[in-house]
Amino acid sequence: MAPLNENQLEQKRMERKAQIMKAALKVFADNGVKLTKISMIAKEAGVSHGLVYHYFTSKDEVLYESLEWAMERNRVDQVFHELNESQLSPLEKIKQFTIFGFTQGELEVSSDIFRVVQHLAKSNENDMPDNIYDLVKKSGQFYIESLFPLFAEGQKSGEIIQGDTEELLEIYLTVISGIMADDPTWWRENMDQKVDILLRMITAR
Amino acid sequence: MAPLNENQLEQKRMERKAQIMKAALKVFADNGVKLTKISMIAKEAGVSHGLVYHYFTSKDEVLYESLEWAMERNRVDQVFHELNESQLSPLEKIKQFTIFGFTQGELEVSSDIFRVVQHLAKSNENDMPDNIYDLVKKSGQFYIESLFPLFAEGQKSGEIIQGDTEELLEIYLTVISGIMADDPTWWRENMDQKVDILLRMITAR
Amino acid sequence: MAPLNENQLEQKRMERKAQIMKAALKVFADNGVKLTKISMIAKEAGVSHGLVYHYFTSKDEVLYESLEWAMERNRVDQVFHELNESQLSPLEKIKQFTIFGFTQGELEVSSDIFRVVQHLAKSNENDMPDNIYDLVKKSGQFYIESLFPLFAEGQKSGEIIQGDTEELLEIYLTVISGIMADDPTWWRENMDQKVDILLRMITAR
Amino acid sequence: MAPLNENQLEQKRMERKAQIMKAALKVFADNGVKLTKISMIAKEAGVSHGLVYHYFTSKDEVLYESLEWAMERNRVDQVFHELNESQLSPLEKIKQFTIFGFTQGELEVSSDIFRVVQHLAKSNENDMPDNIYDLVKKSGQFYIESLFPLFAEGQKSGEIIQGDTEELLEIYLTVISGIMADDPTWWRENMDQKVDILLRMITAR
DNA sequence: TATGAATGAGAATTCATTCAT
DNA sequence: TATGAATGAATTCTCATTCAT
Repeated sequence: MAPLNENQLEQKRMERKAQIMKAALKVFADNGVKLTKISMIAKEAGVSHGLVYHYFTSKDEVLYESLEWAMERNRVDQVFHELNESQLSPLEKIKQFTIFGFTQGELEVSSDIFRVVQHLAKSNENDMPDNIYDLVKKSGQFYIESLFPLFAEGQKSGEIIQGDTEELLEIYLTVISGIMADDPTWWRENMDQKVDILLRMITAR
Repeated sequence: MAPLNENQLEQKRMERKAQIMKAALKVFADNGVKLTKISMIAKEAGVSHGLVYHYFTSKDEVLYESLEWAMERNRVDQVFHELNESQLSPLEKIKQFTIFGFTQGELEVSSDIFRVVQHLAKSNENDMPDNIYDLVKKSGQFYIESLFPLFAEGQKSGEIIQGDTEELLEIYLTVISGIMADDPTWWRENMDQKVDILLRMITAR
Repeated sequence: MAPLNENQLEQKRMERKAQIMKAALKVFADNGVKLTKISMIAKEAGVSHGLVYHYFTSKDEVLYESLEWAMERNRVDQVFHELNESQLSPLEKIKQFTIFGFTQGELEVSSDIFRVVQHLAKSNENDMPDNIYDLVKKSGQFYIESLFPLFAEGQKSGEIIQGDTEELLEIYLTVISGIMADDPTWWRENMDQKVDILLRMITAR
Repeated sequence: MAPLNENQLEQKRMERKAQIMKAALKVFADNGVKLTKISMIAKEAGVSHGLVYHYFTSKDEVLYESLEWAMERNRVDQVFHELNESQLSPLEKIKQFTIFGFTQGELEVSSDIFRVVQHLAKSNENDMPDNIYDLVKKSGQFYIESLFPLFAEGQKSGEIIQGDTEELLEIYLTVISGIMADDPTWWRENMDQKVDILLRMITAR
């Protein structure tokens, strides 16, 4: 066989990396960062642990690159953008966003990201490299900044209960985060009804 | 000098053990069981790691004894009993129970128990000694059995929304658990209002 | 470079394992099981202690596998078989067997096995995993069952002194075992004469 | 009660020490020096481990003092002296001495000494304090010097087989030592017959 | 004198990381 | 690129020794 050309090689390389990153995200999400061993990632990806170090220089880098890569593909920002363009009410937008969070997207990493970030947010920031800490912080920031206007608008329109908007948002995010840390599989059954119940917390009657 | 007499010795011994168990519960609650190192417990308790092994034979036993000890003092069952004796409505009882869960009791271990059990419930049961697994299971069972009648009654009286009682309870417990896994300190500020918001999930309007 | 193929790899792996097992046997034989530290085995084998755990899951397994492996190669049973086929007198057979026990075979583990088993036989069986206990028991059984007929036959032919055969065998084995526990190097000089002296114990005159 | 006077105090002190030393010897003999834990000695003596350190400054000192103390009381030298005074034949003297070695004397430490010395002789001399090493060496020397004349005399009288006297003695002592390392209880049953069998090794026919 | 609490050095084992093939 | 061998730092647990009472 003729050797692959540069492009083909690069593409093959990226596929391999993606394969590992996807596996890493799942294992990180399921077990938490600290309890995830390189061997677990390698096994999930179906490669040797040595290969992981061929593509990444350390466990921290696996984590960082995997998160960054997944966030790029995940395009929560795009989802937000589309939701905002739509004619839905604020509360309905929040619901759609929540459902999106639980859903496994086409690349099946959507909720994994959220869960990994959750694990990280709960752990001691001193145990974390700066770049990862930044990613986590930025991610949290992003959700707050994106959701805050929806909450505010909903309160204005009377759809959402009154009170300190920031605190309300914080409660809502804590609840969602806590649930995510759990096994999200269960939440995917009858997701619509379950999310409706969650939203009752903030829905004005 | 003559050694202390039996009683003095036994009392001192129990105080030391309690000191370690209290520290252990806090560290287990904050970090999860697997990530808690004996050195962390020793440091929190202000003793050497060797002393921990003077009072307990293994990390697992520290965990088991600490949980058992805390559960005994905690007397959730008693709280439930008193609540049930009271004239409060089912929903109000659930609220009081929830508040109790977040509260640090006089011995300051109340919510730690809940959190440790949460960590354990999320981890693989195969990594757990039988006696600890039993404790966790019994604890979960207890909450379900105690709360189920309140939910059912509340639905009957129209105070709580209709629907599959078991599923409703499950959602409620998952949410509470998820929150607990988080830093519960935050929840203690304005706890009453926050719990009110949580309860809106199940409150009929 | 491409990784080694299956066969090459497997062979290298087995060589390494053998290297460690041989070292382990020697150190176990010299120091007894409990007093043997993994670091001593690693040092004797010229590898890091980590590598020992790459090939074996625990110290107990090093012991078990090493013994099993050595017993397989040692083929005492085969020696017995050949001796029995021969035209030698019972006493002569016992002598040859005794010499074989002291001898370092081609793989140089023969007497180490005996010595390790001796150490184990003397230690508390409760401190021993079942599979190791079985190995030790089976080994002891084997010697008794193989030698008993020779002793009986020798007594019948008048070559061996009269008396309780079982007790005689027990004395003989205790003596041999006790010697083995000692440094067997010394016994290898003038072995023939020394064994002759030992055999005088049971030789009829 | 009136306080004890100096002498009584000193006597009580010595009794306590003796109690511990006797226990120590037994445990050292049964388990070997390295595997004997202070707690085992304390338990055997029925005192707390702290008390052991009240009378001795270290484990090594317990060993050294216990051996020295036992050797003094044991008076093997006296036994030898008495045997030599007697009219017995050399071989018979060797037999009596051997029996004495197996026997538990009135203070029940006789064979324990021998066994502890055996354990020590087998272990690495670098792990041993000088004074203990000297004790062991002196002890070995003593047996050799005391028995050599008996062997030589026996060979001269034709009672003992010919050959290098030193080597013969060495074989004999190795065998006895090896047996001692084992459980000597078994040897005490029918001791006379068993020792007769042992002696056949060196008996001329 | 006597007890047991307390400490810390050392040993088994795990796992991130590097290296030879 | 790919594998798994090899290393050593970190963690649990044991035990000699010291100390307070």
